[in-house]
Amino acid sequence: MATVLKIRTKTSPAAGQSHAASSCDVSPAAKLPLGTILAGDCIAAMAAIPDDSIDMVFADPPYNLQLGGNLLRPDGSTVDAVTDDWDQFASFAAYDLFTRNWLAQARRILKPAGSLWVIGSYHNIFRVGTAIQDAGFWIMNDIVWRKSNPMPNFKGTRFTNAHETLIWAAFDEKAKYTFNYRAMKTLNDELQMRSDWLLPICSGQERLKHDGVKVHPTQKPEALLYRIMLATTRPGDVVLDPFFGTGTTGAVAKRLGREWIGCEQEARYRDAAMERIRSALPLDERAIKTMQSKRQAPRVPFGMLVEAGYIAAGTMLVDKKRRFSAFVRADGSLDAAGATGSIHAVGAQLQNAPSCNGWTFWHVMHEEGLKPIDTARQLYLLANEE
Amino acid sequence: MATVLKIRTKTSPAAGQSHAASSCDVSPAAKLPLGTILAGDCIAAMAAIPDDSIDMVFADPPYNLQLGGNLLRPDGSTVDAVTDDWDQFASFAAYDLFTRNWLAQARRILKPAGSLWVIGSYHNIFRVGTAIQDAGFWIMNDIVWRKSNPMPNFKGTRFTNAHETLIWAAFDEKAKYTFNYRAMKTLNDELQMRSDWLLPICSGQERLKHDGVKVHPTQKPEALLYRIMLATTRPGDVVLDPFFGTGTTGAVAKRLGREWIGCEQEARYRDAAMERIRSALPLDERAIKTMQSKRQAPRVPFGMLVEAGYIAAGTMLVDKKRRFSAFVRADGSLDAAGATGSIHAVGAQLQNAPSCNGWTFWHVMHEEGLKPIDTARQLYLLANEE
DNA sequence: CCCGTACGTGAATCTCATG
DNA sequence: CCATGAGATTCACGTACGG
Repeated sequence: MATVLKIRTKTSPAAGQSHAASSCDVSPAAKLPLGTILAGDCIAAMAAIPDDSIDMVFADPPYNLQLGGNLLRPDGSTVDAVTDDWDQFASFAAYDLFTRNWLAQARRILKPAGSLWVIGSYHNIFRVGTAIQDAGFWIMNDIVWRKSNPMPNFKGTRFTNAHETLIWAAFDEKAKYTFNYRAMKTLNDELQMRSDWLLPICSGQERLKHDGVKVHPTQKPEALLYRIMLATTRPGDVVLDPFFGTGTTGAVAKRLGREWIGCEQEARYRDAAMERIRSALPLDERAIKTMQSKRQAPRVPFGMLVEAGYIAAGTMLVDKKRRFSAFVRADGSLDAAGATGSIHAVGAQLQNAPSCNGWTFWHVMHEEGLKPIDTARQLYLLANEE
Repeated sequence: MATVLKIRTKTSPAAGQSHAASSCDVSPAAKLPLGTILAGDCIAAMAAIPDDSIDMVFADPPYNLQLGGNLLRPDGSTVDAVTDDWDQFASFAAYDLFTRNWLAQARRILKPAGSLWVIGSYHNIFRVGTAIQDAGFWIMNDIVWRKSNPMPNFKGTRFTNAHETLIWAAFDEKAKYTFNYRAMKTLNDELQMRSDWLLPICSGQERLKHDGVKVHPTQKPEALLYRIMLATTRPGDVVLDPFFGTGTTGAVAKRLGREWIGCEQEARYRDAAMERIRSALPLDERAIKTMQSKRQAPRVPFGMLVEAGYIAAGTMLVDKKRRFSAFVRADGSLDAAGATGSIHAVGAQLQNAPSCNGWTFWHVMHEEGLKPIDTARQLYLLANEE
């Protein structure tokens, strides 16, 4: 199936070389529609781009969300869902065909040393990843964008969907791709940049609005594109985005001295993007700050200590004066005479107090005497520093 | 391709019901090889398990089939290592076939309300995820296991690969799966559990060693299985692991009062696993209890509280801001200016809201202030526990 | 001008038993 | 199959407004 859609094999570097050689005195870059947004379907638009001419393709394709009816928040308000036509596909097969088609074009126009980046969620990323591998790309990393402020799961039916996944792939297994290792290490306080990135979603001033309404439902944060381009392109490189939307890729490319090309079907997105890129100012300080990984102290829930065996389920906890006792359950809740709940809630309830710091209130019995459960938390933090 | 491997459709609950009905006086669980490790190929081993009999399948499938030098065919025979494009595609196809075969068995033995969990890395997880969707499972979440102590990338050629990905899937879109929302929220200090989990890799005392050498190359931490089982199974549920290895799944299942079945080809892993599970200590019944959601609590109609005198007919109820008031009638309905009906319906109508939880909206006036009528329900439940 | 509170909102596959 | 009604359910920010 994959081979049908694979436009060319291009396994040997020689093929790319000969093509470059054939382009006479005009450099391939001169023919590229740099700094423009191509209208229409991205597959057709990419067909106008020469082979082996793009240094990076960044793609944020439709996720094929398949949402049901309206979703209400606990306060009764309605969630503004992504129900746009461009996200609707008849079947997985239709989505796969669409994916393989645009990937085939992306592969054709990408230089042998170029990088492919795609972002998605669990709805589509597995299909996209499979197609990337089948097309012959070589996956370098999957990157997890951990959202610091995701939308909660309002109905309590699943885990909060708090991340999206990016795939970074080189042209093939042998490709000489660009990876600015030092830049990434510097950005991360002299520690190797990990595959999980903590970044806020796009909101506030950065979010494009028209009459107070967001222009695009899924605008990506500039900090995300900033890190991607800094990691895998060089100044002057050409970045193409087949799903340009409101032009985050273009704005960041301009900021970082990279060239850009976009493809976008919807005129109102194209207009907003051109306007935005024209007036692009240096990344505001907030955006840059969020990219430098804060050495934030990880929060350690009591349940994690139970899970990790620092305090076993079944342990009996007591307060300092041994007036109260409580039993630790598997989920980190406490079971005391007449009260169950968190270490804080049970402590408060037993004392008939409005609140209670369970970490210092509850103790574990040792031979040497009582130890507050907070010491277990300290031990955990020591052992699991990132 | 997917349909070929789909053993049965099992879309209608009726199919599962009729099967259960046909099992005469012997319960399906009685026929299961609980607490044992089935030797040999997992696909053949699972064939001996009855339909619709397993509550959770946890799978940690191999993902180095095309990387470890020798390429394995789905039947276990080896293919000469190859590097050109066609054979790379062939290796993906072989891996996909293997994946779809064991998934088909997993789907067959899973109860309609059961859960599937699979863990993998970027080498294989996209192919596995696609196969999961094609088999008809419904993905609930993808979970990122963030490793607090990952192996660094020594050559500085990529981002540190600091996570693995898990997929949690229900049988199909309509399935009534188990999710212990409250237990997860409690485990995470009263915040919704997110899709990114920070856990250390398996090391230290937990890591099984023989003569100082690790027994299994990819032993998973018990904390990971602990969270998975606490989230999506109940005590007494049957968990099957087709790639049992050294038995982390079995050890945690025993600890949490779940039943387990393993499949493992290698005798030395089976031996290590049995020894390990033998010495694992089960938690007592009280410790494996977790926080329950209100949905699982027995329903108490408001009228019953009126009947029992917890809230007298004739009482005046008000909302928190005292903007609305309503009069309690003998049958538990409310009578407010311009609206009569249930506590929920009247609350919604007065606020002009789509819905309203009357239990938390309406309050009774006490000397100390307002108290939500939900506290009366809690008292009633406490007094009438069985 | 500062601080506290209230309100709005983000790629979301978001209830369930009963008739 | 669908309609109905009870009733369960949210986290992190940015912005606006009032004192």
